Amino acid sequence: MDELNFKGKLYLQVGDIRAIGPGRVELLERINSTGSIRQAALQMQMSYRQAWENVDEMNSVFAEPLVTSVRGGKGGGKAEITTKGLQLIKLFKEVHSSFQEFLQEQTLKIEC
Amino acid sequence: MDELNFKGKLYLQVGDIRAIGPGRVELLERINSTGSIRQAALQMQMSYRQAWENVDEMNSVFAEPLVTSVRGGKGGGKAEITTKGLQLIKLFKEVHSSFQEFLQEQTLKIEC
DNA sequence: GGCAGTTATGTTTAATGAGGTATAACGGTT
DNA sequence: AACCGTTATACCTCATTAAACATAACTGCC
Repeated sequence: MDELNFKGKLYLQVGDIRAIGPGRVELLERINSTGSIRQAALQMQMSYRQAWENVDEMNSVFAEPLVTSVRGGKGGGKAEITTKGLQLIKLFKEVHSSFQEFLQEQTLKIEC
Repeated sequence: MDELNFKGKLYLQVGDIRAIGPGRVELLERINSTGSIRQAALQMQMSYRQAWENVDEMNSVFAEPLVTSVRGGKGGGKAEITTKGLQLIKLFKEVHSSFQEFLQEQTLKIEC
């Protein structure tokens, strides 16, 4: 057969706003490991601006910020993921994982 | 709490091409009930061209067409969904339905 | 105080895509 | 043969989005 498969996208929304998706989770994780929005952006070959805008929207849409940042100082500045941010990363990744399983199941059902 | 919810999108792909999503299913259903691409497009306040392009891509990406059409003749022309098309509509709607359930479950889990 | 490296933001330019318009092709109906 | 409503397709314009460029603000360190 030709490769018929179910695929999809998952978002964690706050109201109607797509607050978190796979890309933003990756961004958050890279910020977490590098301590820098700029370095995270570079790793994902994304412009700093785009990365910052993503962070800004995430911070503004939740009650607590997911990323805290300071400018100036040692290294020029830094960014850090809050515990709330870490929680949301974990939550999203778990659900995303079982979402992928779901898609896989449904795809396998086709060729029965 | 604020309204934190999981949302997502589902696609039935052929290879890497998104062949069918919710919008196209609705389009196919309206073509089926009206017998006309134009009328279906009007109902969805979509341009005829956009509707036709959707149909064209679906037809070309599957081995068999999902929509057959004739031009001229009584009424100026007509369009019809093939049995293959009907099968795919059914398949997608079933999976989409359980996908929505999945999202609902995951959303409920948040507020535990 | 100047430097370094980053956060934060404004402005401008390029690219992508959506949408409108136009028109041909078609065949039953009159 | 002219008409009608639809399928089918080309083309051009405009708006929205994405990318690029530029610059300010900040603070530990030398």
